[in-house]
Amino acid sequence: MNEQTAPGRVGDVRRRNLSLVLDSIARTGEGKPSRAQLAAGTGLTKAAVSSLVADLVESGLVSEVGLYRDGERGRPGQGLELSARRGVVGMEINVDYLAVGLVDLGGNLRFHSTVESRNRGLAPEKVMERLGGLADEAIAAAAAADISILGGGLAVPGLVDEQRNLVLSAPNLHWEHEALNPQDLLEGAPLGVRLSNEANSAALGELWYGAGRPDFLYVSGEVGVGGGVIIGSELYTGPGGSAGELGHIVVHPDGPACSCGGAGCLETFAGQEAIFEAAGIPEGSLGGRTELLLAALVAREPRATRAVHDAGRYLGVALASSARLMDIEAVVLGGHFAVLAEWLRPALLSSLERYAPGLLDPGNLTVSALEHSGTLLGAAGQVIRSVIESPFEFLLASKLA
Amino acid sequence: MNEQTAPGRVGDVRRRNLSLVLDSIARTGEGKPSRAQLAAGTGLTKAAVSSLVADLVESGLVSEVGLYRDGERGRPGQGLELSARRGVVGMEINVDYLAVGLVDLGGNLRFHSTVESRNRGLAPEKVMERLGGLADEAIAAAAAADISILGGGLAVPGLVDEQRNLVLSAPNLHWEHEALNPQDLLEGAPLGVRLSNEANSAALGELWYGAGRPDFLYVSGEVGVGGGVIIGSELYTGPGGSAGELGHIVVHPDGPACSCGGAGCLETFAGQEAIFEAAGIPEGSLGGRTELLLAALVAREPRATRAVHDAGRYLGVALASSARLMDIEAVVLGGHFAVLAEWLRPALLSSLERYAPGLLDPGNLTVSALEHSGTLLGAAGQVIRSVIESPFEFLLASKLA
DNA sequence: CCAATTAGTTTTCAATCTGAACTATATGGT
DNA sequence: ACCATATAGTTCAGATTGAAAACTAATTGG
Repeated sequence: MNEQTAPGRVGDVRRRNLSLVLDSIARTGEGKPSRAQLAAGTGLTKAAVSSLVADLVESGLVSEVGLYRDGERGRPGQGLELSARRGVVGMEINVDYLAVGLVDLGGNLRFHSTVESRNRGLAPEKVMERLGGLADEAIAAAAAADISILGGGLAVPGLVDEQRNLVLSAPNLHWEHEALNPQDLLEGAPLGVRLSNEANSAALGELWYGAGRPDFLYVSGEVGVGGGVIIGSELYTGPGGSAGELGHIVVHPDGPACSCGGAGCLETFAGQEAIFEAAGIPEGSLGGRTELLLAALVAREPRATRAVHDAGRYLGVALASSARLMDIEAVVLGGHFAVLAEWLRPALLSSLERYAPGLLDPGNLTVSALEHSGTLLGAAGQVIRSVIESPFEFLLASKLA
Repeated sequence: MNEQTAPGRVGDVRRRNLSLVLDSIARTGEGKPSRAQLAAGTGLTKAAVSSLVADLVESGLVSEVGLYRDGERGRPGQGLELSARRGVVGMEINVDYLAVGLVDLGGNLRFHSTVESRNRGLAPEKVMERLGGLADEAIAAAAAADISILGGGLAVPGLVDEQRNLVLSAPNLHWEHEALNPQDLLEGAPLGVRLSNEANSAALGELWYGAGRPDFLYVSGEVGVGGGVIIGSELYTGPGGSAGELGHIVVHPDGPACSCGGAGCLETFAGQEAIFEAAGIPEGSLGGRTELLLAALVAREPRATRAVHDAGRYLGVALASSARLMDIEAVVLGGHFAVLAEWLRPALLSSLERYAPGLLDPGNLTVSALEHSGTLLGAAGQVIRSVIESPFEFLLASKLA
């Protein structure tokens, strides 16, 4: 059963209220709320908010940004915002590229760099070395902008063990049980570097900085078909950490064998490789094949059109089943599916209408708002959220230093 | 986003610790822990536990049950348990029967009564009238055993709006948007009567009183194929409240049309009606048809065997997809599937092995431990859990009275 | 019958919120 | 220019509550 063994202590109240206030400041976005507005918004008294904000400002998480005036009478308030001078580095290893970004506490992408890199089959050490070079760019950018780096997030296309910094399995990189040392990428960052799954991070990126809803399914069409399940504004990873494997939902019981050992999986119909093959696109680089496919679609070539149509149809089957099982009411398409959305969407919608009529409003089937930076924002965002959710621990650490 | 707007007040600490202590007493089951053991188990001090227990005993939720001795030296402790003199009435409306049960706070079924009743198509008022008669039996049983009734839970086979006491849709009863007045069944019960879905209640029953695990999928094979999703020891109902609709997962994209408007749904292969029809069992009462089917299976009649085999196969497809999407690692079969488990299981397991090899340990595919009382225990349990989770509100109410 | 041991209570203290009174700083009308 | 009004933010007393430690209570074994 539920192990909620932690007893409530008097000090927990402050832990919670620090988080509540910080979270309110984060949510207000461009609003830059005053202490009085926070008191009204949270239900705390002005006295309590003042005391809490004092701690947050002292720690450097929150800054006062001049006076706030409303044209009304009365003393103007001090605007408050998450400090733009604290940042987190988001990093991504994918099959064909590496990327880093610098995200400040307010969620603004202050620096961004991507390089092509054929990482499939490369040794993790080699990849980490290349990534280290990129990370150094982000560190330099932070120094130039006077941003102090609190930590980092590293997203990889595979199943990870976050606690032990292990990539348990990343089939598209040909990695299996590899130990990474992401901490080395950002030496001295007080919060370290957090490893995460790429599709999950992209889903979290959408939640916090993109098409965020409390409940949705993010579908990532990279080399594999992945997914991220957001329930109640939180990522659901399941007891074993591998929830959201949309690519291996069975969409046809008599379908072909899949690399996962199963059969009839969505990935065998809607994975990048499957689409390229069905469309008759010859082998080559990912970018090249994508361009060929798009050109074929624009030219309305029947084979390409049919390939994407089929992918959309089976994606519809998988989404219909998902919506039934999890009562999913919104879907965000990312990666390859975002690129192909224009051609994919009609088949997908008619498939949804056939298999789960009326269940999913077409208006709730959207395309990622963040494009390529979603994964970076999500990877960094996890560290930012961890501070917002438990600022007390951060305050303690910064008091000791 | 997440509306956690409630500020932490000093008094919240006590709210939480009251629940923590009460929950510890509930979990220990037959253990009847002493205050000292609770202090050790919760991490609270003995002083705090004493004070908390005093409130709980005063309210009548907890009783002291004589001295507890260990054969060791030292002063013996006072054993504590959830009061056996407070109870909740669990009630169930299903297609072919009505049932009530009296459950004490410790989760013991103290009284139980079921009557056959062809409720399909009957007016809700009529059904509620019949159920009222049964409820009166439970009330009388409670009076005889000196149990005071705190509230009740009513489970129905359909989608409900718990807040407004509405059955939004119960296709197998032919009910659509019916207003029920479950409160009338137990007049004067301080916590009222809570409406819930039958499959969800059965899942909760398994969680609290049966094959409980923090994460599992309960599959209910009643007239329809339903399900209950338990995540982190809590029922997941989704944003619209209809999660767990396993019966309408698409298991074959070219399958027959389903009553839900979709096609290829699991229910068209594994619903009671579908199995009876495929097995060639003539129309008749549910009990009669079930007996005929079982007899045919025992006699190894090919048509019946094949029907159940197919149901198992497609149930395997649905579970494989569910396990992929939600990382489900345990499944509990209930209702019809529990009855047929012996014949269903082999096909189900081989199907799982084909579509999601290695994902679900066969040992984690179990049959309901509670049989017919699972739904009643779950329906009543929801009220009991609500008290365990927020005893403070209950204390307040009982102080006023 | 007393030492040892364990259960439970009482007392003192610190943390932290609320509420009310207070100070600070602005606007607008006269 | 000045004051009434309004809003922001701070200070301080009061209440709630758990931690820590000292204390009382009840039991066993020698």
